[in-house]
Amino acid sequence: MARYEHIAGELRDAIVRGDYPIGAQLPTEAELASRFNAARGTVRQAVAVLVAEGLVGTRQGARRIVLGSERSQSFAELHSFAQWARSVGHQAGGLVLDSHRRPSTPSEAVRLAITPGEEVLVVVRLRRLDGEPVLVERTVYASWIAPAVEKLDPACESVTQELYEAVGLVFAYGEHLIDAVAAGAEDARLLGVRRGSPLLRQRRTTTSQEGRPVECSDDRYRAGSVTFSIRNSTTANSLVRRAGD
Amino acid sequence: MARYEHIAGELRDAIVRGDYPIGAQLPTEAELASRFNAARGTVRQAVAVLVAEGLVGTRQGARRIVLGSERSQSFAELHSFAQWARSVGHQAGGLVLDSHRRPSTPSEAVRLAITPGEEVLVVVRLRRLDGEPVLVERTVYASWIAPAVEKLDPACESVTQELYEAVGLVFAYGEHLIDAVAAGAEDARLLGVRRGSPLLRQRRTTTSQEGRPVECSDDRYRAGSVTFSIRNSTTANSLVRRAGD
DNA sequence: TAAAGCAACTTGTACAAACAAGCGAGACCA
DNA sequence: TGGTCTCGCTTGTTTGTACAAGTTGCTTTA
Repeated sequence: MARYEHIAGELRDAIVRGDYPIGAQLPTEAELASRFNAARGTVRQAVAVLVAEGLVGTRQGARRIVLGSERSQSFAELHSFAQWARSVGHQAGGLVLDSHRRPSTPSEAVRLAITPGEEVLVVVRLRRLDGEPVLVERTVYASWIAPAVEKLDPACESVTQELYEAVGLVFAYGEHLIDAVAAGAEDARLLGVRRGSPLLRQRRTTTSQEGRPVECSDDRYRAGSVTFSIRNSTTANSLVRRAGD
Repeated sequence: MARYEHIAGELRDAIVRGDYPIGAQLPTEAELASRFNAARGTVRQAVAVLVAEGLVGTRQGARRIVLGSERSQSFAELHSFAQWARSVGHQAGGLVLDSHRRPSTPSEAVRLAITPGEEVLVVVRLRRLDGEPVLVERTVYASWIAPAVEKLDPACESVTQELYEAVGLVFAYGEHLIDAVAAGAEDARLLGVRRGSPLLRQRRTTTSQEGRPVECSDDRYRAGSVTFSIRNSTTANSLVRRAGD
């Protein structure tokens, strides 16, 4: 592990432990540098991690302050439903309901950076959390990854992990659009809710390490089952609000 | 403007302009350093900005690649409904429907870091976008800022901006919980939708520059009116998925 | 008494240098 | 032909230094 990551970890632990309660000031860079016997630049890099996590606020001239004390998840947990579930102490399940190939629509072609009409693989999965159905996933895979996806166990828990182990594919980058929609007939039946009841929708496009789009998906969470959490500040943020659709 | 900000801007423009299309490689750090006549560290800082914005992907050993070409909004737009609306070419409106003081509930006291039972100011606002009602805001303000809030024009467009001009308050940090809920009777009436129809809910707590909680709010968007957009990667992210409530 | 200004402190920016670590392509070998 | 290895390239980490810029509290001044 890098030196700055170690220092960031120590500081994070101290914050989570309550050594630096919310609202308190963090030691100065000079203080931390001497305490960890590191250069100031290294300490700055460590603190930058906590700032990015939203645990610490910083502004020029003033001591840094603690904004939060909850450890946030890493992206791996975010992206892999199963791994996220495990990390927060829940049991994830999955089941493929449908899987077939068809030509891509124009909008899918754009999102997956393929030629319109090129064949894609469509997979519908129902995901459970502690046995309860909470999520309907409708995923469109680019054809170059389709064979590997079709070989997966229909009840496979973590698609992300299986694909990594099978072909070394890493889901590295994601773009997400989040809004609310009414449950359609199929959504309602699968999730055990009434038609028209509220669902949290997450449309995402996932890209490999090399920048190649892998999949785009329409995920619908039953209301009350899952909440997205975000921390941000006037500087540095990745959340955007958009009008309409 | 800082040197690295200038370089970041140039690169961002080049990407938006299409000089480096999605999937293309960015020049190496050495190349950029000589082109901008800057030290490598400065170039790294510039590129880090684009990486944080999700426009560029990076991994050790390989050239950086372009992931997206849309300019994302700054946090000011995120947080101030009116300013965000203006920046995307829409007209925002607001109207205070109710405003009264009452003792804080225990959970509000925790979120605002005040003593339970201490008086707070509750304001209900209906927000419009191009004349259409799209958002019901139920905001709880800590008592120390309440007088300034009560002095605001009920039809005030941007609360954030007015408070900044009036008392120099800056909304610097925010924590957000996003999920979907069914419209209650009041929500439905105000937004002109049916009871039980889906709403996108954003619960947020806002903190001043100094780390002092200012307000917490329950904002409900009419389905289809607004979408949240997020970019992230395996490294560095601020989005967390949570189970239940 | 209140405003203005100064001084110490703290974080931000920029440069330079050296080494570590991962990637990719071509060379090499079985 | 197919796998392995090596080497050059590129990004990541760390240290050190110097100065810029914002904050805060104290002092001075009107």
